[in-house]
Amino acid sequence: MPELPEVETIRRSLEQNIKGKTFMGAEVFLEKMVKGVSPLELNSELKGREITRIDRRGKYLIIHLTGGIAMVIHLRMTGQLLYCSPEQEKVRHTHIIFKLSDMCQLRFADQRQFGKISLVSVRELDNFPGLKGLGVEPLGETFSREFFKKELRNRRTKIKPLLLDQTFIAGIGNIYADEALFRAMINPERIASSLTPREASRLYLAIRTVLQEGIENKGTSIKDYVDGDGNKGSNQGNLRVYGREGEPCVKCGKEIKRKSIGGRSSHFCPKCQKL
DNA sequence: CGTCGCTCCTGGATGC
DNA sequence: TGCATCCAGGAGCGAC
Repeated sequence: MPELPEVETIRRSLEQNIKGKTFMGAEVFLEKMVKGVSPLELNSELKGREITRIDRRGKYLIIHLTGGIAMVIHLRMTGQLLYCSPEQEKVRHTHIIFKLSDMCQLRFADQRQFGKISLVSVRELDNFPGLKGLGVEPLGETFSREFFKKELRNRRTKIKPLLLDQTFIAGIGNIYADEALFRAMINPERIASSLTPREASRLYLAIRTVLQEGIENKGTSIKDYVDGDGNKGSNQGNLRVYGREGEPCVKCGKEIKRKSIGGRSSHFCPKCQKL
């Protein structure tokens, strides 16, 4: 599922492929994938606008267009954005095809249909639901060790659900949350405020490390994830706990456990990550 | 306001 | 072998 490293990898591939090109239109096959505008409006609004910049905020992609509007995209779990030549066969669950000035296409496919695409005026971007209230960028400068420690002190919730809270930190999903907690040797059920300064410090570094490594490895491809060119990432080979239930811990050899915490499956080593 | 549980959806895994 | 059921998961929503 696309989390920060996957969305960043897609952003980079889109920057290579579609930046500077002009939209010629959009063909929508599944209406509910577009939010806020009708398929007809999406088509007419996009037509003739050039792609000037592609940003990422948390797990959102923001494609800036001439004329002060932007296309905001969230891929949720199974969404894909693929840059294709027109003769390339459509993958299953292709819901929108954007036509580009170079005769190529940007295609939006999503098996589970949870993804969303919207058109927003740049003035309204900060008020856009989803973007508004998004927390700090974990790889940005404002996410400091001191900020993280201070925030944890006031939170009575379990650390794992807190890491997934996008209004706290933007971009961490289930895979990187589990990986960061393992690297920091912290049990996912620990109450956030109970973390010692040392533990908070370790977790802070672990978050930045796993996300950074995820980007370097061009994302984690477990099931569906591919970048804008259809290429898989390689970070799945870097995972220590996620999806490794029943396998031996890479540190101590004890069996990796899986448990539902806050409604999300969590993978951890019961010996290295004691409660 | 913080926290929780439910909902959307498909297909792969599991159960009988 | 075939059918039914369960489960995964991000974020928005209503409930408390």
